Amino acid sequence: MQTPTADTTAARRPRGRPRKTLDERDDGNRRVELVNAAARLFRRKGFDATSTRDIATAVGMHSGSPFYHFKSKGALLYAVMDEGMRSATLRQTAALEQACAALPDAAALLRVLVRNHFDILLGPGSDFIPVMLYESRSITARQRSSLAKLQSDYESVWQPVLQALSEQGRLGCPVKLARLLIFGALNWSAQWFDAKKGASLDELADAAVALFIGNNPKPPGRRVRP
Amino acid sequence: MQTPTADTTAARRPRGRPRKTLDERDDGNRRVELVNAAARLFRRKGFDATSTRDIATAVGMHSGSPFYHFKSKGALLYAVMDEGMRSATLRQTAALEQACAALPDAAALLRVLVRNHFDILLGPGSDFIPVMLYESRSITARQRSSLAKLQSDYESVWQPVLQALSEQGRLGCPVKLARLLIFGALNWSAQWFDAKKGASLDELADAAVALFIGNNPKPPGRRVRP
DNA sequence: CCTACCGATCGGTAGG
DNA sequence: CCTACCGATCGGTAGG
Repeated sequence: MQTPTADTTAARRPRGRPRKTLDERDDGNRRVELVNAAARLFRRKGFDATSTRDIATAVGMHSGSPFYHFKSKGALLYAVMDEGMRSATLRQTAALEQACAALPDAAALLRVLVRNHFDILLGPGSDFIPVMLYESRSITARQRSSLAKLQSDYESVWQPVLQALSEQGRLGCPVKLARLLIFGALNWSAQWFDAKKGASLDELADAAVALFIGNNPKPPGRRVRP
Repeated sequence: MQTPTADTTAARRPRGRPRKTLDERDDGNRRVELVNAAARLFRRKGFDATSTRDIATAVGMHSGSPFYHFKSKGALLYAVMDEGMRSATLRQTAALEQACAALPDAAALLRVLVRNHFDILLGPGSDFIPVMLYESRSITARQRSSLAKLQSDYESVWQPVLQALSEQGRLGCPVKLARLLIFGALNWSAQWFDAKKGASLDELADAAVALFIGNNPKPPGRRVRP
């Protein structure tokens, strides 16, 4: 767990920049380890309060070694955010495709999106998106606009669902503002949610959806018709 | 604006720890200036990315001088948060007392609370509460629990209003979760709101209230009866 | 509140 | 990926 070599032999690993041969697949794994450790530390302590030495230690490296994989601390932060957004979008797309086939009801689709968002935000291994949400001050303008594209992709899926609810008169305010307020309500949960006590993610999702589209026009119960 | 002495004479200010005499009231003012500058910088760049030198420069002091007024950088951060919460609570109490006399309707009271919260969060000179919300990782556990008391006072005012709405069947979910989700929706606006474009704070408050208690049971229009 | 300063830490690099 | 290291910056202090 401390040293990167798992061999039982006492053989020293070769020094120098490793050649990329087919039987050396450590490289990619170490990079992934660094990103995961960075996500966890950036989330717990914040970007500025986390040193590259902290990250190196967390994966059993020495202080200079992370810079073999990333050219700067900022690049490591961006990698966390970028990977977080790509993973989140993939999961959202999968969840929605599965749901679309079964329930064409807009309220049910909103519930799927909300539930999935809570999972991404609060579920196991959920450090990447909170880091993206709360450390965006520390990336460059160029990086921010690259991320904005990914965020836009993620959010664009919500648009038709909210639009449909609005047209059904089930949304209390304009779609654009509703989206911003709803994301706020969800994203803020990363600040107070405690997995070990209180509501489950399912209960949370139910409560959120009920708060937003309430017991409006369409009466509760019988959301899906067989 | 650069030097603390406004005299036209070239007289040097006396060195050494100043005695507290009645004709020296600079002391308190400089402290306030430091807190204001700290709030602005902590908000824009974050606590860790702001140096005490930045703050000193912002008020025309030299690098060591802030420590004459505050024993540490952390004490300066806590002063920002503490003052922000006390000010916010005072303003909320004033707004609510005024509203209670006029409109006893729970929905109208919620709208007053929401509008006031947006003002505290997004109005002119509104750096203190965002700093409190987004830099709480940087204070000690002891400070955090002191602040929690103030936050609890601030939030307690919302409880009876939400409770009344819940009993009227106008709240889609349990009161406790509603409070957390609503504060999330509001607090997140500090991340995206741009005073120079888009909705006004009044429009924002209308939209938020409409989203939360929607066009539920009681029909819209005629909220107050003359 | 300024001057002069210190110890610690940090991001990053050369060279292997 | 390690070793050894550097320049810069930072929070904080003594002494007046």
